[in-house]
Amino acid sequence: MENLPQHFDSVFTVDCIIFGFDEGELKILLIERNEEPFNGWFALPGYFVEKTESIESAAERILYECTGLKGIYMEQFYTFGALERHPQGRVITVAYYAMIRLTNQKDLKPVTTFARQAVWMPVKDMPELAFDHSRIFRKGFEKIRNKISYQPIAFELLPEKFTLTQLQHLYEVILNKKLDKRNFRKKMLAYDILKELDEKQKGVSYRAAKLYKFDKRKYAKHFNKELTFTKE
Amino acid sequence: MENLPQHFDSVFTVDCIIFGFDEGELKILLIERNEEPFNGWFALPGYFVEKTESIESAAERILYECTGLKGIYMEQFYTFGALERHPQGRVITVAYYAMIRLTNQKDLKPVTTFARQAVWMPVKDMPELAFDHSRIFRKGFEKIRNKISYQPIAFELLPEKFTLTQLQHLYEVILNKKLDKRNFRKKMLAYDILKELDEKQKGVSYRAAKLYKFDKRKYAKHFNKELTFTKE
DNA sequence: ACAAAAGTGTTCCCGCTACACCCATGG
DNA sequence: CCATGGGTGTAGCGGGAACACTTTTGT
Repeated sequence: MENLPQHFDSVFTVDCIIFGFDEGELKILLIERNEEPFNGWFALPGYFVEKTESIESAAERILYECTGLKGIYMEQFYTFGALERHPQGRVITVAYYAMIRLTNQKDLKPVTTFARQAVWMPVKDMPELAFDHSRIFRKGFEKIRNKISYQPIAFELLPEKFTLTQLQHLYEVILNKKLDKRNFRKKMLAYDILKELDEKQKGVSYRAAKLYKFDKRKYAKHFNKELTFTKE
Repeated sequence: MENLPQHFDSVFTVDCIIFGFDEGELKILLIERNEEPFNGWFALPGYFVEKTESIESAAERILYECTGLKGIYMEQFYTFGALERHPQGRVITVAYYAMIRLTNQKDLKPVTTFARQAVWMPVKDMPELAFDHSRIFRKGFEKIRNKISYQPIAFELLPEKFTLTQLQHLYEVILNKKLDKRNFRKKMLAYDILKELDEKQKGVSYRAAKLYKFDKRKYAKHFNKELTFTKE
C-alpha cells in the first residue's frame, strides 16, 4: 500500500448518542436529516470530522450545533466501519455518548443546515434510523446500562437538585426493572457521593421530599477519577 | 463541508495489541518498523485498512501477517485520532487486542515488508514505541486487566492443558498482585468452566499437578455468549 | 531425607436481598 | 380525612478474604 501524503486525508464522522431524562422518560436526541442520503430520516446527531480538529472536539462541536450545549463530557465507545454502512462510500464513524441535563430548553433548534430539526425521542418509541444508527444506538444503550450498574453516572441526567425517588426512577428506566426503595436508598447513600440539602421539594400535593445534590468532591475521592462530568 | 464522492475514501489504520504468555511472563507482540516514519522503532503491529475490507478483517489480516495465526478473536477497544499522532498527516487508528496461545512457534517471522522483525516483548520491559503506541498499549492493557477481573478470559493465553497454578500465575501477572491459592482455586472451580483431565504434569521434579482444560460448552452456558474465543 | 510445589476447609465479615408500616403534606 | 408518595430497619444468605498444614514426587 502506498503512503503518499495526499492519501493522509481521512474522511470520517462522529455520531453521538445524547441521553436526556424528561417527564420520567429516557430520551435521546435525534435529528431529522436534511440532505441525501436518508434525507428526511431520523438519525443520530453526527457529521464529518474536520481535518483540523480532534475527534473529541468534533464530537463537542456537533453536540453544540444540535443543542447549544458546551462542555459536556462525552465518552467514546465504539467505531463502526462496515463496508456498506454508508451508501456513498467507505465512511467509518466514531461513536460517542453523553448524558445531559435537559432543564428548560426542551425545544432545541439545530444550528446546522444538515439537520431540519432536532427532537428528543423517547427511547421506547425509537424509529428505525438512517445508516446503521439503530445498531449504534443499541450498542451505546447497552454500554450505559452496563456502566450505570457499577458506576454512579446517572446524576448527569438529573437537574442539579433532585430527590432520591427521582434518582431511583431514572435507574429503573435505564435498567428496565423495578428496584426496592429501601435498598436503593441505602446503597446510594452508602456510596457517600450525595449531599443532602436543607431544602425540600415544592409544589407537590403530598409530603415533600428532601433534595440532594451530587457531590463531585466525594465522588472524586471514592472513585479517584478526574471530575470528568463537566470538563472545565 | 463538501461531500463529493471522491472524498469518501477514508484512510485509517488498525493497531493490534497481541498478548501472549510465555515463561511465566506476559508479553506482547511488537514489530520493528522498516519504513519511515519511526524507521527502526518498535511499534504495535498495525497498518492501513484496505478500502475493500472491514476493520475486523483488516485486524485479522495484520495479525496474520505478523504471526501466521488465523481465526483469533480480537476485540476493538478504542479509536485514537489526535491531530498530531501521525507526523505525516491525519491518520486515525482503530485499536484491537487479542490474547493468543503461543506454544512452539516462539520465533515469528513477519510476512510483510513494513516490519523488519517481530518480537515478543515482556510487558515489564516495554520500550518507548513509535507514534502514540505507548499510549495505546497502556489503554489496552488497562482494558484487559479490567476485563479479566469479571470475565474468565485468560485461558486464551495458556496452552490447551494447564494446571491451576499456571492459571493463577497468569492472573497474578496481569493483575500485578499476589492471589491466595485456596481462594483462587475455589473461585475458579466454582465458575464451572474447567474440565479436569485424567492427566498430570510431566517432567517436574516435584509433585505433579492435575491438568485442566477450558470447557467452552460450560462457559457458553454460564455466560450465554457466543463462543468467541476462536471464531470458527 | 529433603526440597518443591500440590492440594485442601473453616471462619468471619460485609454487602445484597427481601420485606411492611407509619409519616407528612396538600387538597 | 384521604390520597399520595416520603421515609425508615432488620434478618438471612452468599460470596470474598484471611489463614496453615499435610501430601506427593523427584532427586
